[in-house]
Amino acid sequence: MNIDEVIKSTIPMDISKKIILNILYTQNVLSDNFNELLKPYDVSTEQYNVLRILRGQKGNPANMSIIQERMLAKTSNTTRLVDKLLLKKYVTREVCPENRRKIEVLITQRGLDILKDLDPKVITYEQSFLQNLNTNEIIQLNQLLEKFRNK
Amino acid sequence: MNIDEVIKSTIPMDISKKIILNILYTQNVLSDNFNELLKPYDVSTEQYNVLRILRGQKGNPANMSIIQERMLAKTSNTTRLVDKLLLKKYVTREVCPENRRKIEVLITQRGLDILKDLDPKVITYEQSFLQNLNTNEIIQLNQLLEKFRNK
DNA sequence: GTTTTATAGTTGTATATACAAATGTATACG
DNA sequence: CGTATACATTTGTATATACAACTATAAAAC
Repeated sequence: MNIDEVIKSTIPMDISKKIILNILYTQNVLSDNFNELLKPYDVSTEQYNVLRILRGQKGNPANMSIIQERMLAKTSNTTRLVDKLLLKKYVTREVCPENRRKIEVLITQRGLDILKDLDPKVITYEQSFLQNLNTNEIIQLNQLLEKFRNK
Repeated sequence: MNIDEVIKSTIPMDISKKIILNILYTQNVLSDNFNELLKPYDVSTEQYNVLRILRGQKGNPANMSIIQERMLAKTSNTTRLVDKLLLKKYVTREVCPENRRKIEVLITQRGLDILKDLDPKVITYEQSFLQNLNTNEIIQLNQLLEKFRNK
């Protein structure tokens, strides 16, 4: 579906408007697909991202600011995301003894297990979108997006 | 900023992961910029979209399903968006006399005024992203995104 | 004409986003 | 040492997203 069909537009659209809608809509499609994948596991996309960041710490605890700065949506509320993960026992959370302002968040074995379970499905998801693009086109798409952002 | 810098990634990333993060992040940048633009007007992005759809009706009322199907995020809750616009007197809302299941939503003059005020700013916003892209690149980016989605 | 089914919209609950204000702790300054 | 400032996180409030259950009305089936 092209973007005119998506929003049932009949009048011709300015190219700058079109490209923006195309990016927004493509993100929507990505998110919908990913949510579908996560649904059986009862974690949200953002919760999943936090778990992945924590796994990337390789045993070292992460505090709230570290998690925050590695997330895409910089204004997400890390406290509440970690709260939810704590309830599901996917992470632990303790006050840092050296600096009691900081919080040490660690992924649990249970958290690692669900990530491991998800890994192959996530890879399949990611690669499914590349089917119609050759290597050149992939590189180009990445470059164009970076150029676009860099207004 | 490229995507590795954004999420402070040190290890090399798979190209399929990279392209997805690039799209998600580009959408974030777009939304942040647009929210900034709308902030002085006290309407959210989704409320703005509803207003634009209503203006596009050129005087004809739109019911909830029409609004819904023209929005990008198909699962947005139109009822509540219209509620908010009603409070601000940007729209009116009446039961359709021919079919009492339907609701007729119309944009008010006040709504049209704020859109008119926003129009030039929105155009500036849209075009600001095209600065570094030539016509060919814009066409290509649109094509690549559609190809990408079409998994 | 009453029951069934489909359509249009609303409401409820949980999660996430956005942003500002508040809390608690550490560090710096006089 | 005590106060001011900076840092790390939490809490509050409003909006939006996601999805399911519910209500009301219209049309179809019998």
